[in-house]
Amino acid sequence: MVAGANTLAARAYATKKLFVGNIAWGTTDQEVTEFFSQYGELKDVYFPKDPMGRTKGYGFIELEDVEADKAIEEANGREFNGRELRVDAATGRPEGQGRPPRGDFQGEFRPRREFNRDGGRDGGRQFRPRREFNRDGQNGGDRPYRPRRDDGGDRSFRRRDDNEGRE
DNA sequence: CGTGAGCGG
Repeated sequence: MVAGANTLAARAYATKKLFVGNIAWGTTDQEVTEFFSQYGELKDVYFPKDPMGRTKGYGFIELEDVEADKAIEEANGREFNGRELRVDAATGRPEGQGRPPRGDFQGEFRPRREFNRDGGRDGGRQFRPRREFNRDGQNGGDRPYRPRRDDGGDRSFRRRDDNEGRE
């Protein structure tokens, strides 16, 4: 198992796809890859990520069927980073065992980018520069800063002079 | 997501 003998010929072997679940949140795909690398060379490794960057808690690996079977028997139910791993044969996509990696959808069209119909393109939160924060009274556009000309200084003038309705 | 059932690109 020295590198060089089977570099790109790994696809020629029969592989089995595994579903790895119940992964701890702090676990990265790197750690899971290193963990399953002890069973054999991982032909395919993929772990979805959350918006935070953490793994979703499950992932997919692919290695040779004998190694995959050994990995299932040994790694399934084993504690990994404080969490019990769940290793099982992947069931979800019919691509199953011994399939070439990504880049081939076999007729299934898939949009390259998901635009969320809520905001537009920035992750669900649209940037809206509404003008409502003119704290200094400068013309922000919403209020043109109207100075009260009949309340400020003029009121004290009219007040001491004559005000019949006052008190 | 101070979170935790599940099966992706």
